Amino acid sequence: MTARQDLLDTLAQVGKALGSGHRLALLERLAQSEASVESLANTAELTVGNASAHLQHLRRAGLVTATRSGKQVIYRLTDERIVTLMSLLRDVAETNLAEVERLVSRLFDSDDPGGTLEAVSRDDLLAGLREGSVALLDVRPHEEFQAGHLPDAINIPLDELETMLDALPRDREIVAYCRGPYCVLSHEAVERLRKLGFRVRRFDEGFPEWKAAGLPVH
Amino acid sequence: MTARQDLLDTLAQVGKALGSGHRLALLERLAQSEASVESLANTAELTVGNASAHLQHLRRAGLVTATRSGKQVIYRLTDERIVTLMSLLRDVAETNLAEVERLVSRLFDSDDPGGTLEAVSRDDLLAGLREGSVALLDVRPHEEFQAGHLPDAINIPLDELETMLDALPRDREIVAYCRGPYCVLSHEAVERLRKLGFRVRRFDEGFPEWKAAGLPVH
DNA sequence: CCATTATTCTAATAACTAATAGAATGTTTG
DNA sequence: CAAACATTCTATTAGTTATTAGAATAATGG
Repeated sequence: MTARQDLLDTLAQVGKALGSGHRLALLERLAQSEASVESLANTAELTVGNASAHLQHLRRAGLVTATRSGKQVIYRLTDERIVTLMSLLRDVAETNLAEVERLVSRLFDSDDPGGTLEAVSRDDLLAGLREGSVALLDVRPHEEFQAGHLPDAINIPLDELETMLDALPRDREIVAYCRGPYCVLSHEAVERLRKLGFRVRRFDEGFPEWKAAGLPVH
Repeated sequence: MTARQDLLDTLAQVGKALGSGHRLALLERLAQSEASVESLANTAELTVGNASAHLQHLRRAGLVTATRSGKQVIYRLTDERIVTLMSLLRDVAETNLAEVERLVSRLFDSDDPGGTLEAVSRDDLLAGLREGSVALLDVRPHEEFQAGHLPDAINIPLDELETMLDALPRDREIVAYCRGPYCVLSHEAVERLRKLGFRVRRFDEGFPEWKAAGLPVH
């Protein structure tokens, strides 16, 4: 019955691929949009060689695919379920590991100004959008926004925020989102916009989760 | 921004825990029912010491919990979502790794006698049960059956099969199930019962998936 | 409270994985 | 076709993980 063990070992390859913070960072970046090795290496703060090695690892596990485009090699997630897999991983970790809670609160530190307590759920966001009572703000870099975003979202990357205030409504509530539940960009945006008198909260998920849920994207 | 990396590393702990065939075997066994270290070591074909070490690993990742009961320490899955997590892992591996297909066909070899092609889906099974046209056969060991099984299933472990034929109907189709999609017990049962003239197919999932789907168990 | 049984811990070894620097490969552009 | 660029490969090193055997701990039953 070694065939069975071989099978489990092969499944374990996929688990192993998820078993490195650097690889999860790469996957999280790829959940926003496809990207070249160099660009992936930058966001994950790895050397190009090292990033390449990790990407090979992910490729062997069937989580990403690569195609060459000119000088560059473009990596992408093989399918949407990989986002679901990561969400579930996060979910299980959140409920079963006290440490995660501690780390999340360190990530979103201070006394929760614009924080988790007041985050908007997907259902609430959908309701707000339906009745036109909220404006959506995407604070990711232009590149990621262009690769896909929630319908009718305005894109103002965090570092352009203060120069683009005119684009934001003052008569409606703003909901800011970015890469996912642990992305700090939207958090930061909420904090800064509040100080400027805007009514704003953050979405408790991000673009990849929205898309994986089968909701419309542009 | 090291807090973020710490967080990803902690999530990676959970991935790492899934990154070993032996640990997946332990989890698969635990998906049937809680069990002692020795019994787990036996089904996974590990030394007790080694099994214990792997179980510690799973515990640190929050996937299992342990309680002492007399001389024994009983391990169990922390929650049902872990079954879902494993299913998704399998799912992703199946669609993205050609190798898995190769291994599955090696596991269920021969020219598919009573095999995958003819396996019954969950929906079909539910329909058959509703209209009373199928009888359910659980071929797992008594211990696992007693810890939980599909409603109205008859339990005949594989090694008692030939001695218990009277308990099986000849006027209805029999659907055999066991531990999960890669469990060979039901496959073997189908093969043997067919030779004896029974009308029988296998369920393409197992008890843990049924339970995780929120369907009734006894 | 000693013997028995079940599990965990410890130390040692073997096997595997991650990271780095630098060479090699493949693609485009002048 | 040479130069520039992006990526992968190779070899080396350091660090981590798996396994085993055996000692230590914990609970039970005489």
